Amino acid sequence: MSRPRSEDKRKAILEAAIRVFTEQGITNAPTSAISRAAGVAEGTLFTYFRSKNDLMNGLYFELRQEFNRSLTDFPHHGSARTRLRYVWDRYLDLGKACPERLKVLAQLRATGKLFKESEQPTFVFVEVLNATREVVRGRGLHDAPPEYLVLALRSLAEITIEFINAHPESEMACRELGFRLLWSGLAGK
Amino acid sequence: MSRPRSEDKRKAILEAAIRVFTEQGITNAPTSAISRAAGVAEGTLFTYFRSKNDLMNGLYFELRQEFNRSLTDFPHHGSARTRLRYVWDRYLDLGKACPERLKVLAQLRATGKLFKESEQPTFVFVEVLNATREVVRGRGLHDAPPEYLVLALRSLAEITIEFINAHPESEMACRELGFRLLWSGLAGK
Amino acid sequence: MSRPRSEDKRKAILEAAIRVFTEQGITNAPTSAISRAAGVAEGTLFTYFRSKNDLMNGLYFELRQEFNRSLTDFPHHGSARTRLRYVWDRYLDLGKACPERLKVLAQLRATGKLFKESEQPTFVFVEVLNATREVVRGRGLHDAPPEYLVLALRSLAEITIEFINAHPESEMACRELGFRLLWSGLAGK
Amino acid sequence: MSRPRSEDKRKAILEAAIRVFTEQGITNAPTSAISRAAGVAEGTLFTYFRSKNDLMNGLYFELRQEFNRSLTDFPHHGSARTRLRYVWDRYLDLGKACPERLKVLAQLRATGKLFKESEQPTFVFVEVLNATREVVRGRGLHDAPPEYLVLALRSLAEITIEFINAHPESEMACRELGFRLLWSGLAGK
DNA sequence: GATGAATGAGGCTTCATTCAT
DNA sequence: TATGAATGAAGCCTCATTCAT
Repeated sequence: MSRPRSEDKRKAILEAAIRVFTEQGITNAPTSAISRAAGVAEGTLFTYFRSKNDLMNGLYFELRQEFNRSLTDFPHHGSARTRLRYVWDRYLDLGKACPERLKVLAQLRATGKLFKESEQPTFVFVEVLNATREVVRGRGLHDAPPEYLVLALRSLAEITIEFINAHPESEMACRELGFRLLWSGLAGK
Repeated sequence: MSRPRSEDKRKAILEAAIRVFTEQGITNAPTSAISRAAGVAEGTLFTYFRSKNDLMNGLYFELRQEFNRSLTDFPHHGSARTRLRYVWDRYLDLGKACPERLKVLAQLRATGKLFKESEQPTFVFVEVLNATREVVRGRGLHDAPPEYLVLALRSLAEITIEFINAHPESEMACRELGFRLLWSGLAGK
Repeated sequence: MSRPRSEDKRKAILEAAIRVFTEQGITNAPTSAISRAAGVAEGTLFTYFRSKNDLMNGLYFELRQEFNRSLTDFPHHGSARTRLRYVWDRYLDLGKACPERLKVLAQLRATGKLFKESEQPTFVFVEVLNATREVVRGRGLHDAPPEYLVLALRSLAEITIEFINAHPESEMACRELGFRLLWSGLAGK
Repeated sequence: MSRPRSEDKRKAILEAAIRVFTEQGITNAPTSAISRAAGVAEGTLFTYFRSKNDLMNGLYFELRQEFNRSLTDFPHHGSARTRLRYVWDRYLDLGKACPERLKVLAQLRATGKLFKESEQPTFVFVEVLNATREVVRGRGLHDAPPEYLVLALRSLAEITIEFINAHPESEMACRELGFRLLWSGLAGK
């Protein structure tokens, strides 16, 4: 009941979960497949995570942190546009580098089984929200809810990633177009 | 000569599936829960749908048809903007009237278990694609893939619905803002 | 509740049962497959036979009768050997002409679900028993149970048929050899 | 490191299967009845055998091995007759000692669901075939297929066992008579 | 009588989780 | 702590039989 021994094993399980969840879908993925993919015994998984649901939440937390960690040089003092563009670009970069991770993140959100505490707003979220607020206020768009625009950013980024992965030749076009959607809608006329 | 297969019962099963899928998630929903909710015996479900997967596809088909049917007065001769706006508004109307139906539609798409044939492009899809193409060509945006913009429309509509249902007071603002995102990105300044 | 109408339909069901039982094995064969093969509705089968088990017994009865009917010119006044040989040859003829029928007969016997009354000794059985008794007594083989020899005849005939159907070129050889097994064992020095 | 898979439990399941298969017939026997009879949980059966079909094949294999093992003092250097008689006697011994085992073996063969690999000819089979060939050649019975005679031996043994178990008082007589059938047919004048 | 939809009891199998080793 | 066998509750689906038409 003390802290589990090996941090490596924990990571291995989480990585395996990503793979297996991607291939089979979260609800179809047996914990046994995950432990096998991680190279540990079936029971071991449960010494690191009390239940499958716990594993899901742990993974959610980890993936979000990871994303946040990839934003190390966030331009805190740039303009709102600069900051949003920064997030947008990092999001797409990540989606190109490891699409499964974002897919799993989306899947996890879709299960509706995340703990309230797992849903704490992250650093990115807060920053995007702030930037959006700034713009919205600056323009006197009093009734445009910034929270809605955060949602929009995320969903646009997600489909952009999806589309780019399916049609890599369109990467540049979509990257620009997507951001234009967001920005001109926001700041637009 | 014998009891005819009842269209009512089929409908009852489909409606029950919508409810149960919404509450428990497609993969978590036992067929037994669906038949119970539909008020029929467990076996009966399988005289109307050969398998759970078949039911899923049948439901997908039905829901898409239903959406198409709600577009009866589509402004075939309106401008591209008019036509897109029409689709946008009907989409949101539907999302307001029956959010579960659209949720299930999205879930169904996410399972990755739909038959190829179920995925035939629908009337709406084709119309949105056409309108988008028109605009894109008209502006000389040669590398903006219309298919991408169709995806964008759908995902924007989906989050807009979600947000509106959570914050009904923002309906008007979001309805406009969402469409502005789409349109100014598309036709952008 | 009166006598079922169509003797044709009854026959059709029985013939269908033979086909389906042969292809799928008795216990694997759904009654629905039988009715389909017979060209009647699922329920109809049950107006001709109270249950699947009833059908099995009815079929058993029918097949045995049929075999008996094929022995019209039984040489009542021939020697024991002549009579046994006659039965042996007719048995093999039948096995060649319609192996499925005999296979099903064997399968039916193997289920252990035949009614006592269905097991009444048939004409053939009685005749073979008589012939065997004659020989046995004539030779003073006091402790050779004729009933055992009847069993032997049947099982030898069955494997002979099986073998001949798999190796048609050996028909003559096996037909003779098989009977020799039986006869020399019986009458043999 | 963990509880090792218990050979005892495997045996218990196989023995239970023999019992249940004998009582209910293979296709009628629920795996749940087998696990209950074996004193294990329903799921446990499937850690020892992947499926019911696997269990059937495992059982087939085991029973054949068992029979082979009972032939330890096979008279390799005896005459063909001696060797055949040896197999015949052991076969009957086994049928007397544990008739269910042979019944199940026959049932198993009849299902038509055995894997190709399970059907490898066994030691007994090969020996019987060899002995038969010797005799056949020695007598110039060029067209008597030895394979047919192997079938004959088996089927004669099976009915002999059946008869003996029903009429124990005839054991000696049938044992001799059965072998005489076989042998005089084979070598017979 | 004929039809085939309706029924619901099982059957086989999977899987999260526990527990002996 | 790590292992993987053991557990048993479901899950999906089949099928003999009944019953409304």
